[in-house]
Amino acid sequence: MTGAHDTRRDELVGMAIAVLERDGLERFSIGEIAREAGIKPPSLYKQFRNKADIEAAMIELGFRTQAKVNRKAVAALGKAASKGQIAETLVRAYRDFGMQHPQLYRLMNDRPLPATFPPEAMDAISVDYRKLFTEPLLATGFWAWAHGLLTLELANRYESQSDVEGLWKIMVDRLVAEVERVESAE
Amino acid sequence: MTGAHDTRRDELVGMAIAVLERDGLERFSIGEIAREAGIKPPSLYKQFRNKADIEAAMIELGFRTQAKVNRKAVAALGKAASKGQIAETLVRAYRDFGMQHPQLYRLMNDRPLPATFPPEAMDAISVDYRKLFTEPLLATGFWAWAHGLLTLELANRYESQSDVEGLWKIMVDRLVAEVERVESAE
DNA sequence: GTCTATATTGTGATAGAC
DNA sequence: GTCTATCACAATATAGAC
Repeated sequence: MTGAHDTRRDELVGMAIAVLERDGLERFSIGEIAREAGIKPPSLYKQFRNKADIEAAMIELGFRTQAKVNRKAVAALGKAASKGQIAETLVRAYRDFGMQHPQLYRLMNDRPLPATFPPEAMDAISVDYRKLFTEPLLATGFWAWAHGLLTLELANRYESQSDVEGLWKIMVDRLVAEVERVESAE
Repeated sequence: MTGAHDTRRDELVGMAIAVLERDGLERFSIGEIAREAGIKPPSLYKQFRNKADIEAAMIELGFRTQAKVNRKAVAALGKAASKGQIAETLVRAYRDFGMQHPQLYRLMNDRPLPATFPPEAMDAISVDYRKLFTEPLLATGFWAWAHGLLTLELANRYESQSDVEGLWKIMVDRLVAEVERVESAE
C-alpha cells in the first residue's frame, strides 16, 4: 500500500491508511492523519473536501490494491493453471489482503459505499471471480462466504484459532469442486 | 426487543437499542440514550459504569433475543420436522433478525466481543446449529456463510436486489443437502 | 501547500445535592 | 434515581495570511 506517489494527494491517502491501521476504524481522525504527515489539520482541506472525501479515496485505493494483488497471484500460477488452482489462489489472496489490512477491509466492506463511488475500482475485482463460473450468482455466493469467514476471523469470533484453517478449507474444497465440475463439463 | 422489564437497567438497555437503530452505530451516544429515556446523561451512570458497559448489555440482550426467536421458529415446525427443514428455518430466522435489527447486528458481530462477555448467551445459539451436524466445524462454516451474506446485504453491496434471494437460496440448498446427507446416513 | 486562529459542536464522564 | 454544574477533551471545519 506504500510506494511511489504521483501527487501529494496520493501520498496523503497512503498515510491516512497507515493511521487507520494503527488507530482503528472507530478512532482514526483528521488530526492523526495530519500528525502522521507532519502538517496541521487545516492543510488537509486543500486536498480533500472533508473526511468522507478522504475515506472514499482510501477505499478506492484499497480496491485497486486488491485487484492488483489478485492479478499478480493468479499470474504467478502460470498459463497451465486449472480453474480450481486459480480459485484457491484467489481465496488465499483475499484472505491475506484482509489480514494485512484489517481496518481498511472493514472500511471498504462494512458499510454502504459512498454514493459517488467509481464502479471501475470494484469491477476490476469481480471480473477475476466471474471467469471461474458459468452462473455469475455463484461467484457472488462464494465471495459472501469468504467475506463471512474473514470478518469473523478479524473480529476474533472463532472459539479456537486452530479451527480457522479448517473453516477456510471447507469453503475452498467446495469452491474448487464447483469450478472443476464446470470445467470438466466444458 | 421491547416488552416487560424487571429493572430500570433492562428498560434502559431496550431504549439504548432503539436509539442505536435510529441513529446508527457510528452516531449513537450517551446523550441520545438519555434523551430517549427522558432523563439527563449523568443519570445513566447510576446503572452503567460507562459506554462500553451499556454496549455489552445491549449485545447480551441481542444474543438472548436471537436465541429466543430461533427456538420459537424451530418449535413452530413441530416434532416431525426434518433436519433440512430445521436448517432452512434457522437460516430464515438468522436473516430476519439481522434485517430487523441491522445496527444491533453490527454491534454484536463486527468487532471482538467485550473481554468479560458471558459465554452462555452465545452458547444458547450455537447449540441450535450444532445439533444439525456431526462435524461441528461444518456448523461454524455455514454460520460464516450466512453472516457474510447478511452483512453484505446490510451494507447494500449486491448489484441488484433481485439477486439477494438467489444468493440465500444457493446457500440454503447446499446446507439442506449437507444435513440431509448426514440424516440419511444415520 | 502550509500556517495561525478560531468557530462550533459534541463527547464521555465526575462531584455532589435532592 | 434524578438533577445541576462542570470538566476535559477531541472532533470536523472555515477564514485568511504567508
